[in-house]
Amino acid sequence: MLSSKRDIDRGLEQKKTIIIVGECTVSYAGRAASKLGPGERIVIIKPDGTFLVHQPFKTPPVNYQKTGTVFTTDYDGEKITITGRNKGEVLSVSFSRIIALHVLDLRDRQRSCVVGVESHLSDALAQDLSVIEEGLRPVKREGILPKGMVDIWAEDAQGNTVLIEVKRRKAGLNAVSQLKRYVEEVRKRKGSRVRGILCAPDITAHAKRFLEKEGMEYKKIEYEVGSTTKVANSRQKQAKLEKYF
Amino acid sequence: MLSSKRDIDRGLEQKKTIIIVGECTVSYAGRAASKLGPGERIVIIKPDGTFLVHQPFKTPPVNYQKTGTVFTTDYDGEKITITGRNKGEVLSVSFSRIIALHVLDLRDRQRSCVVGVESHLSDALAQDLSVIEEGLRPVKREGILPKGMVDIWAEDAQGNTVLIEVKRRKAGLNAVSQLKRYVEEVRKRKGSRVRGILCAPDITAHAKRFLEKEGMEYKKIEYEVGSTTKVANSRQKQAKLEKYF
DNA sequence: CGGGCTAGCTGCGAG
DNA sequence: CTCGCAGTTAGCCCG
Repeated sequence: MLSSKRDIDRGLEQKKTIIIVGECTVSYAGRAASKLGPGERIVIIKPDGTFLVHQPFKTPPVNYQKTGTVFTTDYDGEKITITGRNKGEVLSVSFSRIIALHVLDLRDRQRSCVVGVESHLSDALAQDLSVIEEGLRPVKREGILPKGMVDIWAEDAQGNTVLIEVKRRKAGLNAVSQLKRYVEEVRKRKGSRVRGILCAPDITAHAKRFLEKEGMEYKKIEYEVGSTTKVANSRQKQAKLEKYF
Repeated sequence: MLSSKRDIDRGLEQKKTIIIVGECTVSYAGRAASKLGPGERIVIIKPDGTFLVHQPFKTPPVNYQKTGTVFTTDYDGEKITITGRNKGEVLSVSFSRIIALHVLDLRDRQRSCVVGVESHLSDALAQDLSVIEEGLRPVKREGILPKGMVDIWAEDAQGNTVLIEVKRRKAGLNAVSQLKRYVEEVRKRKGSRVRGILCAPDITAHAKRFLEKEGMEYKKIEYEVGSTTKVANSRQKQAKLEKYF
């Protein structure tokens, strides 16, 4: 155990990536507080001060601390305790037995390149608003209001302001509330008629009812991830976008 | 490499916890799609079919798959590729070099016990609504509406319906929109006056303005995590809750 | 910095 | 199953 502690200390000092597998208890106090009794877990400490405790099930770590954590260690003759402190939050892991320990110098300069996120869909739509409605023309992207930011700010053939909220997946009540906030805000500022259009691949029944009751509109937008960008002709029944891969 | 693949296959078959550290590329396709060039990372496969890829920085995994992933492996003479499939989503990790490999049988039956989450705060408030306002009495918890569920449904001294939304941290526009939805819904159903009170330790300026413009109220609720439950006297200027530890 | 928002959000709980 | 929502949400980007 003592040599393990030395290895951990060295790894912390040299900002290495540390992986510890072992039996431990965990305690956390900060925005909330938690206790976890003894069990075998995987602990990861990253050079940037990320602190993760993984149980052998579930996707998220059972406990964690974000980038910037400052570590101290202690050995009482029986247990090695690693304590991480970060902006008033404390996470402590006490190992009674260590199964595996790695102090590594991992090299990784790559950044994940993701496609198919909302901004891409929003970009593709802004590129050709006729998918939503014929005669629609863009005024600005990301109209910033005190009450948030509209995805697309446009104008219809009649000169009405049209605020468009884009969702990449099924829209719920929250999406409608968001759009409603923007529409009401702009209605108050402009005297003219202000329309709100919610674009999403789907919408829940409650959200649809709420939307229509508030005088706003839903436009189904289907899209695919994995092929070239292609905006379907707006005369087609189904608005469809194919996105970059 | 071949023996590593055999170890991995055995671990997958026997539903062990597998930790692989090595140089790899990652590709994902599903709800979105992503590519990650070569670098040294930590991969964790859990017995429940959780699949995690951690770069040596940041809190969340760069790629992941949830519980229930089905794995296949391949070795082309150079690289070991592990592919996880889960509900139409595919995550593939190709190792060109393995730095460390562990196939473990981790025993952990413990569940984290967390205190200080919203439901606790909501419970404590429902216990003594006088913290919010004198004469307030509970009607029901978690009033379920087509447009969501109110945290606390109460009645004030004058017999008005009072809907209370509780937030454990600073409330923003979204919290106000939520409460507004509930209040408008209930106003439509009941003829009587319906009040909305947002309880939170803090509120943003925009949210406060929005809230008051909509005829709703803000009540500052301070609470602590870590001591015994104690509800301060409502005559005190500051409503304060101390929560279980 | 705070404020508002997306996320391959995840996970939970209610209907 | 779907829907709505909390989360120690985290991370991003804008003012």
